[in-house]
Amino acid sequence: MKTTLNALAEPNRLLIVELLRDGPLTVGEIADRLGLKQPQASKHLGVLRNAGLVEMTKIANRRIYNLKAEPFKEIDAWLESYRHIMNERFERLDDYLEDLQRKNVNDDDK
Amino acid sequence: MKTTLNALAEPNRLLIVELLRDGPLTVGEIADRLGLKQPQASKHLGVLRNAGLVEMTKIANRRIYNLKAEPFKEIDAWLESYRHIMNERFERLDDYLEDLQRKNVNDDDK
DNA sequence: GAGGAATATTCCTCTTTAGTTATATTTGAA
DNA sequence: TTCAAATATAACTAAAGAGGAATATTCCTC
Repeated sequence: MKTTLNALAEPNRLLIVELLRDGPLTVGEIADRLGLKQPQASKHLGVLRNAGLVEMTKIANRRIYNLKAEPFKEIDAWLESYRHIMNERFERLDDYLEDLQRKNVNDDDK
Repeated sequence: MKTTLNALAEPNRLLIVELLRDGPLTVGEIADRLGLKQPQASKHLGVLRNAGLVEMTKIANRRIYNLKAEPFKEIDAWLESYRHIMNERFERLDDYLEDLQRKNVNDDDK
């Protein structure tokens, strides 16, 4: 999870992932579409690859990069344990805290 | 999304978020449980707060930090567009690419 | 096998950022 | 009103990492 998030945190890498969402692409294509220089694209792809977010297939001269499923499943599973926070019911905790604070303030008035 | 991921990418901040998953905590409690020094905890919480991942409530001396729902919903929505990648069907794309490569190799043999 | 295209790698610089220490601020309690 | 606890902030240092230019590598084509 740590490595996955770290890889995605860099803006250009996030853009690369967004690009690959629609299908595999070549290093050159990625660099072109994002206005990156080739080494920059290569390096970011390297990071994504080390993080397991992307896989690479050599075809002759070219290297085709493609998204892997696992990291996304990982994020999905991780999010699962925060499901209760996304529920309406959770927001009440804020109210609870604010009430608690308001109560304290009122205590002072006494 | 960019700021959310960036905030979560730092290991200690991820740990803080994990901690807060089970309920609101004080700066001191967070620092203790994670073995962080107080300023360190404060700063990470500041980053999380700027990123909207966390909210703060003052109670007397203390500041209580609590998770916000929105960023998690945001991640959830983002993940949604990668749903197709997590499906079995997607993995076939790898096969497709490997086939393509194998085909190329065979062409060479001719 | 020479040249060119696509990509990776190396080295360098610069910016960002995490950690640390010291200090300021706020608040409850004596 | 003074003291101590909880937290934030500032200043500094060090390390990580992104971008750029140059170079190495691989592979196709002629």
